[in-house]
Amino acid sequence: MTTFEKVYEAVRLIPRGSVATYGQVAEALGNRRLSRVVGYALHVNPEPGVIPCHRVVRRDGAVSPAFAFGGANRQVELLRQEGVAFVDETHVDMAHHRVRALPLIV
DNA sequence: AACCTGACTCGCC
DNA sequence: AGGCGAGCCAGGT
Repeated sequence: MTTFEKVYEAVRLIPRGSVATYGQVAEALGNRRLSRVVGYALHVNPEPGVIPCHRVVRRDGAVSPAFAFGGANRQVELLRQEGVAFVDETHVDMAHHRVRALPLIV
């Protein structure tokens, strides 16, 4: 399984109504330094409808400025539909919606 | 085939 | 406390 496939696998496991940071996804792959690669993986192959990439945000809760589904605005909208709260227009309330732990992808 | 870059993050000045 | 460089992978030039 390639690194990218692992990324998609991990992101798919993020429960509805929760968000994970790039770093958390990277940890699920066994190497937290892959955080940058995680972002790139989602960038090039979002697999629309299958991978909930809108549930992946930065460590500080900020949504991606380069979100591919119609802007960061669209990402915020999708999250709100799942019941995710925001501290401001672009920052997710990490204290309440960040996943506690992500399973390790082998 | 080597080099550059990109939805990131953390540790050291 | 804020800025800078390093580490990781894949694809395009």
